Amino acid sequence: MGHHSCCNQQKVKRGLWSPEEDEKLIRYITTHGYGCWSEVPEKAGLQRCGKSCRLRWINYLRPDIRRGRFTLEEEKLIISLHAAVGNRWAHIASHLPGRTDNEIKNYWNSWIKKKIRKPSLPTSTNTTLKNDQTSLITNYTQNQGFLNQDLTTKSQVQDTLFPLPTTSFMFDIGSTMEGTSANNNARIDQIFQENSGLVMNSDTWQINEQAEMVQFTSPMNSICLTPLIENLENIMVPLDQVQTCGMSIGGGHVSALDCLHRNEINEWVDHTQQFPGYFYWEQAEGQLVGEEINNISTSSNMGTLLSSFPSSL
DNA sequence: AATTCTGACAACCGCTTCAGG
DNA sequence: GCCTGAAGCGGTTGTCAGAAT
Repeated sequence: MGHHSCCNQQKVKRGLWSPEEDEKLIRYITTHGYGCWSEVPEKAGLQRCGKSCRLRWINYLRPDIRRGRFTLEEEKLIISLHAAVGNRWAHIASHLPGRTDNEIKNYWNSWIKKKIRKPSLPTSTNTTLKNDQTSLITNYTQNQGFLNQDLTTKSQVQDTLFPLPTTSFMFDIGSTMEGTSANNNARIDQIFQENSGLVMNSDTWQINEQAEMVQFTSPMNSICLTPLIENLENIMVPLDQVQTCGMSIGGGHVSALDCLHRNEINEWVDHTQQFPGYFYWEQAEGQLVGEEINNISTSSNMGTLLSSFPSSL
């Protein structure tokens, strides 16, 4: 075996594809299909390995590919999905018709670079951090279209950030949970009951699956909640009315609170912009992560949250 | 005008997963 | 259940055009 384990052919061309090569591959695939990629190069008259042909077809040549810049909706969906499932590019791509995992991965990496490139906070004094804290909130509210509001007190911040009189719950069953939907639901029931004291079953909750997210509609005058970013206003709730703000099972999510707990203030900026008002405690490997998070969440009110910032930083 | 830098995206590499025998 | 080759996947590198210096 030579240098390239995937390729048995001796003369294998590498690098960018020429228009002639593209044409050969298109002509072959459109007339014969692609039953076995390792046979494609020889039959199509290409000096490439099958793997390269497959990649070229899937990421560039197939007819249903969608090209050009991502739309705002696509960007929001990518950010939202990435927060939910992490670097599972193929999974994310499955939610964006015509987009490839490679394309989304490239987009994400350059997006991240831009974020990192933004002036970051030095590890410095409390004074600096408090000032930055104000700017974080300002950034966040600007993102939410609350421009030009004077947010000088905690109650003003609270009223602005959480204006809707709803009680909400959100569960992200994530993809780390194995098994059937019924198993997942049972596990959620169990965790929820253990930690909230409330019984949740199919008699009292309506469960609607949406992608991998699960919406729960409470029987008691509440909720409408989806993690999709275009519906963010739906998850802005008055925290003192919230029994449980949200829960992520199996990890993968990073919330404002989570980052706060980890003293990752830069992350906090990013994720707060993505999921404003979306606070939760996290269940990873069946264990609550941090009493601090749990306490903030269960006693949840904005005052507790805000007053906890300096000590957490 | 020449060069360096940067961002976008195309392609590769190695590992994992899947499916058929 | 094991083996093997193909396909899938995600991290990483390469390429190149346009911007910046």
